[in-house]
Amino acid sequence: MTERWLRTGEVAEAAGVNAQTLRYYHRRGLLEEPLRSNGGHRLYPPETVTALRVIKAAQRLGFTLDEVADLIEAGGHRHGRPDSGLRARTAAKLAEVEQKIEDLRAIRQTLLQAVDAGCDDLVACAASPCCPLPFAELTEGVRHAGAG
Amino acid sequence: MTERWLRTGEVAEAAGVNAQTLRYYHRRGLLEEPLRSNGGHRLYPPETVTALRVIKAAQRLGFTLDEVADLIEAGGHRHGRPDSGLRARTAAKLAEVEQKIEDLRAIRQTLLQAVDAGCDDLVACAASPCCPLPFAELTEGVRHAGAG
DNA sequence: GGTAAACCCGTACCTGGGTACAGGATGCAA
DNA sequence: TTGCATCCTGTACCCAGGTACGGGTTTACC
Repeated sequence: MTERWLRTGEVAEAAGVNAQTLRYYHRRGLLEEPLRSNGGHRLYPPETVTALRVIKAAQRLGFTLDEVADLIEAGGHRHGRPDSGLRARTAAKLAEVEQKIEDLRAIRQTLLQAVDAGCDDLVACAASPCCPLPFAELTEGVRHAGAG
Repeated sequence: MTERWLRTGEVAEAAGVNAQTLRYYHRRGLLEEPLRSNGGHRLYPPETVTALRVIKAAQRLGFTLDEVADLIEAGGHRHGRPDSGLRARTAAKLAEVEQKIEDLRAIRQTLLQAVDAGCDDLVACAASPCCPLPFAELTEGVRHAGAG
């Protein structure tokens, strides 16, 4: 297998990311530092493109970069152990996503009610007991949601 | 009506926000600068607490602070016009929230499939054509979603 | 060997929504 | 009048996930 080394710009292009992002991922521990040319330029094996696609796929599924680093780390040195922990982490993320969906559905309901009620003045709404908008403190509940 | 002026700390406490947040909202144009004492301390009318609750309620519904400033602005000087634009903005936000829910549901589906398929190794998955994880570039579509 | 593109590094900046800190002035009660 | 809580200002920092800039090499091709 002839290995055709790729330069930073080629890897970035092939994976659809900014070249600076590669450096950033090295700093974050998501990608190993590759070989260097005599002049100090990075030379990547083609697998790096796959690695970047894996990172991006995980990110699209809602994993933070720290979590992605963790997934990679766990997958990396499992030395024949049958369970990398990926299944458990995926299940946990699934629960997280479902919670977020629930939070957004509650928000959706409230917005729908506001539209139905024809709310047209926040100050008046805040003073009116029949306005559906939740002006009171929510000490519990939908806290970390935020749709924007 | 005797007006009982409130100090920064009292307003913050009553509205459940940090005192620094008040200054931040002044800077962002969400709250008018209030009167000052001779010594320069801010003196708020009690309505400010309501204003803060309105801001927080809008934020919980997914409006950004810029959007909240806009809503307030629009509501403020409508000079008898029948439509403040609040209804339209609420409907727009509703559509945005619904889109986010859809994006998260797609993510949820993918995570479910990954759990069902028993994916346990990202590198192997990326190489396997039968893995449900979307490693390919998504040039269109779920772009601004991200569940984390 | 010349030249332009690509690369190197360190560092600063961006968004969004705040929070913290330092050093000095005020407010209020005893 | 003393003492302490609270307030003032400007500025820096936090999170995540990058992106941009500037000045200086290196590579690649003619």
